Amino acid sequence: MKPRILVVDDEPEIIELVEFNLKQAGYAVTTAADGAEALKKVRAQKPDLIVLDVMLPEMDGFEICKALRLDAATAKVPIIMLTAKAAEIDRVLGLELGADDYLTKPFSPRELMLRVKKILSRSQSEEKPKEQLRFGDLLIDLPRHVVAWKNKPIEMTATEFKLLTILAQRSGRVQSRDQLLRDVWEYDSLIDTRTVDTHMRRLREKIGPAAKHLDTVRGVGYRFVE
Amino acid sequence: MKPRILVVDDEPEIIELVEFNLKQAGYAVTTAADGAEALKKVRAQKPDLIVLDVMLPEMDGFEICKALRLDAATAKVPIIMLTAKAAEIDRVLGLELGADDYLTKPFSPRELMLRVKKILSRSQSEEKPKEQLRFGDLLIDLPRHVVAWKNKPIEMTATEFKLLTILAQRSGRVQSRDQLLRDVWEYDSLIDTRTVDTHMRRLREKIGPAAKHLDTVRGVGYRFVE
DNA sequence: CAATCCGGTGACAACCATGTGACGATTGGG
DNA sequence: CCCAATCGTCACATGGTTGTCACCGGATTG
Repeated sequence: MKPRILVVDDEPEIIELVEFNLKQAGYAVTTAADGAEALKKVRAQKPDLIVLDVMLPEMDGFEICKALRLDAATAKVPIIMLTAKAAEIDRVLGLELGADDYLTKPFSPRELMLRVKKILSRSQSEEKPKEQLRFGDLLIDLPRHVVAWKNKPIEMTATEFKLLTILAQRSGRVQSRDQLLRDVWEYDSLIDTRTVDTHMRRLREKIGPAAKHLDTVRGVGYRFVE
Repeated sequence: MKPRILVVDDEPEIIELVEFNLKQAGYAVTTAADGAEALKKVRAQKPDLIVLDVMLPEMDGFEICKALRLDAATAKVPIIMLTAKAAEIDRVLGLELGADDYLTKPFSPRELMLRVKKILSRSQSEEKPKEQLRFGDLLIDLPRHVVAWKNKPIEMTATEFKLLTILAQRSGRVQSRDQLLRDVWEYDSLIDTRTVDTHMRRLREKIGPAAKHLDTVRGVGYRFVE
């Protein structure tokens, strides 16, 4: 199930930018232009995360934040604040408001996506993902950032490691090049999909015999087979 | 049985927010507004954890902490300190006071909840963190704040010591620069991540041959290897 | 069977991450 | 009040990493 994200801002351009990027990344996005609408939608849709601009007409971000925190049904929803002034940071993160993170405008979509991902993974990780993946003689150790074949470590770059990990975690399921671009490269969709091929090649080269786990599904994408 | 938590602060808003969040999380919460009241309630209710503001009228947090530690009946209750100044941290965590953790204001409720959870799980499972770490000829003594190579002490600054300690305690696991910033520099995310590199360099210089334990994982972070 | 599509491959230039030395700013002690 | 220590930042060098492209052979399609 896609995580739901509510974006609250009164500037259409910002809404558009943020919404576009979030949807690209596979989130379900709804938007609100003012405080009243925001509160209503929060209660109706129970989003997993709220991106909240501080500067809003009538009820500002601070008030919305406070209101959300005081209602048991919404008190725990993580909030990322958008603020124009660095000076407001203390207030934002402070006890008074209790936002979970913040961004000062102007911000890059890249930064926002990183925070979103961080916050969501934090709150959703009730069940934590496996730390080690083992497929026969192939071992992938995530926290140690090590891949080994028959107990012999295989050197690889950060990108290759990530690519292999993503595929292995979804073992059996075919991943399209676009999917892989989104998950490994995180949103820089400016990148050519053929780049994935090149990385697959380099990955196969490095892991040698373990390359048998990496399947090409012609016309669709790649797949990790056990 | 719900864990009992005593919150000591003189600011009603802070009390309100902290109490609200803790109750949300399923703890039994009582509050106190000054030192005398706090001491009385500690003895009466034997809480499992105390959240204690440093800034209080009359008897401040430091004194309360000291008083609690001097009474055998209350000496072992874990304490989380709330402090406005980062400069007070050393005193708070030091032998003089022996708080179990601290937060600098402003902080997010989420942050507080994480610490509370951590402390409680630690004290309930009786599991103490190691006081000494040994890796071959390298010795790290936490309470004495000493690092030695082949029994010869190595001088280093507080930051370097903390950096080394954090890495060594998570030996094998790669720590990203951001992770290290959070854990070594504590929520001062204003700091450039490249600063970590500089400290790693100085640390490597000082520990000389032991630097072989410090791995760079390109594109990811640093790692301590045994 | 020919035209087309698709993925593998090698080369390469741009980029990026890291190590390193230096420089102010700050702090705490003498 | 000054000095030394420590810290965060910066600029620079360098070598690894990355994205792209052109080309090729095999698969697919009609």
